[in-house]
Amino acid sequence: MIEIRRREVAQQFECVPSQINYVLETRFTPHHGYYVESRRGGGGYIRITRAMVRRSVGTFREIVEEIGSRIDGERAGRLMDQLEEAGVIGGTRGALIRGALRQETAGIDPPLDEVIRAKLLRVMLMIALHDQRRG
Amino acid sequence: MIEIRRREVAQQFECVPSQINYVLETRFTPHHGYYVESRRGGGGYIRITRAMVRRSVGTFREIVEEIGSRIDGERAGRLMDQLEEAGVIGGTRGALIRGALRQETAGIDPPLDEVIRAKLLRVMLMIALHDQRRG
DNA sequence: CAGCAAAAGGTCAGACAAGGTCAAAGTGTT
DNA sequence: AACACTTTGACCTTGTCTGACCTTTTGCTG
Repeated sequence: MIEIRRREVAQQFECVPSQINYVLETRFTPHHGYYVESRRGGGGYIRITRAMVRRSVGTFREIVEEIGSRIDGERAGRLMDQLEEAGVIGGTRGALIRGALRQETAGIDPPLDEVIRAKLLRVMLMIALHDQRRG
Repeated sequence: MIEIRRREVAQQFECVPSQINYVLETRFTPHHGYYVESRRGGGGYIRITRAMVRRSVGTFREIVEEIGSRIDGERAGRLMDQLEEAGVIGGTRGALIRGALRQETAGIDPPLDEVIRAKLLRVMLMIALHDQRRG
């Protein structure tokens, strides 16, 4: 996790500050395994957090792509099957995730349920796969 | 509970006294769990009292209750502040969760955004706290 | 006691200091 | 030419800092 000053970085790369936003938007997305926060005003900053240790970035990225912007319960279940079989996710956590997906999307009408399911699955896997020991 | 002298603190931070008011107004509000009194005149002071006993780590159940069925970005941020301060969640994970909350709720109109934010926060904390317990 | 001076802290508008947005222009590829 | 990607700059929003001016409290002095 690092914090940068947009202005400073822009100076280092000899580009305009908004260029930094472009790079962040295209190269440091959740899709790529990064999350970005920022604050304006004096003393502002941009904080970039890598969701995955380098080795699992590829895995996470593939998972995110597989999930997409929406996912139905059946596909989510199969994805979890695969992850558990591959040993990426343990059985206990797998059960937690499945349970949470079911509970949190219960009673939500299509097509919204699939969008929310995708979000939930994505963030849960991100936290689960994030290796805390290096944080 | 502490008492400060506005002038002195301003000198320590090498800023103008009114700056102290700004910080108190933005960071030590009842919302943040603080209560501020002051007295003018000779021998005046500013007394800052932590109104809420720092939530003692809080079980997951209490956290879930705190979140409720919907939560706005500000309250979510303060809850994360508390969890980080209490050492329940580390800085990197905290940043990840904050980033994920922001990204995944971006562009979702009220009042749905708050409902989704609650779901996301709930499941991420669930995974994070569960993971932590196992060391 | 009345009155004034000094010693706090309070307010608020405006300057300043970040970062954000977006459309247009530039560049490279098919 | 058409398309995708990158770069730029004008303009916007948010958060912080400052200083002039105000109010309250205490102390001193006649």
